[in-house]
Amino acid sequence: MAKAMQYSEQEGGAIRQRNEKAIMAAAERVFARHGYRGASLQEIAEQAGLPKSNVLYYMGSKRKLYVRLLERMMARWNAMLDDISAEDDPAEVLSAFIRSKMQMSRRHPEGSRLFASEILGGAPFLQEYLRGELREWVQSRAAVFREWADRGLMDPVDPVWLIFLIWSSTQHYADFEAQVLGITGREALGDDDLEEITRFLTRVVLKGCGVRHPEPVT
Amino acid sequence: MAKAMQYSEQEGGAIRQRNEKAIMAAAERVFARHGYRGASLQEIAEQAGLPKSNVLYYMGSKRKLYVRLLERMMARWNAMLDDISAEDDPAEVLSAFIRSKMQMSRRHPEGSRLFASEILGGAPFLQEYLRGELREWVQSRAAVFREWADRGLMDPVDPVWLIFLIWSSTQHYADFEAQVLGITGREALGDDDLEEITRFLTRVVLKGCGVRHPEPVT
DNA sequence: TCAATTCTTGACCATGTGGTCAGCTTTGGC
DNA sequence: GCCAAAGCTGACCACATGGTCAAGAATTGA
Repeated sequence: MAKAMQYSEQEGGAIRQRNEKAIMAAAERVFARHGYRGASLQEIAEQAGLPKSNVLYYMGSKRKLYVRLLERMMARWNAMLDDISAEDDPAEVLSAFIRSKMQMSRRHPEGSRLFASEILGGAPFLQEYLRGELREWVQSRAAVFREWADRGLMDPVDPVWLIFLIWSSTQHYADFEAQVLGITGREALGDDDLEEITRFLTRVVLKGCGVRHPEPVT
Repeated sequence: MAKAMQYSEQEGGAIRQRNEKAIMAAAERVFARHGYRGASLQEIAEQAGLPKSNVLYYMGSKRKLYVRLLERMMARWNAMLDDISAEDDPAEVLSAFIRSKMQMSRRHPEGSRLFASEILGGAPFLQEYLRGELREWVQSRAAVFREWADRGLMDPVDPVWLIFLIWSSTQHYADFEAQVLGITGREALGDDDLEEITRFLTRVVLKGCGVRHPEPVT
């Protein structure tokens, strides 16, 4: 069995692929909206257009489904976190950082909210990731930021707070979308809005940290 | 009955006051952690040290309890949102804004997370507040910011995005506390940490918007 | 064609849910 | 001391939950 289907865990049959995709998409929405406990397999199954038993057939359990969603999101996250070095241009790096984080909120709002919900609940499934991989990533970036500050390329601000500032202000447009829409009176945020916000954030953060930006911005 | 206890809705007896306080505190924690659906009256009752029936005796229903918590949080919020005018000093107003928002994250982390959870879930109970009161508050502030920009007291940045920037970056330290602690390796954020972050945010935001701050900051 | 595998799903189960209620005890003003 | 109001709570209800399972349907490769 394992031999005949040795690649099943990587791609699986066409049917499996299609159904798992539908389940994952539906589950991401429902978990994001109601949290781990508040989400029900019944609702996920309905949104995926399948009977509940079928969801369990593919995913095994609610917990496994949830963990798989988190892992997919962390993989997206990791794909975004490319490496930098002290030789790079601070303005370019920070701009790219803000822009890619903003695109993550744009392209995967449900995933962003799922992540937020997990953290809000005390990160029971992500403790390890936060204290391990992500922490090291932050500290390596922080070291580079400090070197830039030493060279006078930017103000000597605390790099960790700076990273949190960028994360929070970009994540906001996914997590607090309901608030943003309610207050601005919009029905949805368009690409042009996101572009405008990206420029605003880039401008304020770069200027706020004493970095000169690479190209003139409004 | 109504006559004998005419003040009951405002303060109630000593017993009622004590028990309601315990229930509200426990409920705020549980709702914040698990969301509206994910929270259970059983768990709330246990954390309040009362039988479940007693919680329902005081609060009527899960929904009423939740709404009451949200209203309390909105009242705190409103108490913080004092008025400003175009004659005020931009640096002072923005500094105070950041500081008070930060203190809200500090003093009422569970309330902040409850609010975040509600918004994350699409703000089913707060639509009205967002599209009404809060929206007007934002727009009145925005008008003042614009006038400051016209007078050259700050850069002509979009005031609404600026308000969201301040909200998100301060709210972050309540909502994403688990992430902040995991990454920084701390057990908890102390008053000194919060003071440092407040100064960092004030510095970056004021400088980023071209406002001169009222007092020298590290 | 045919058998092995994968897929599908309704019935079912133990447990937990929000909520009701009746009957009890305690409290507080007179 | 009295008694009405307030407080208390275990038993109970209908329903939803995550999960199991067996039996059949569809698909697949040789």
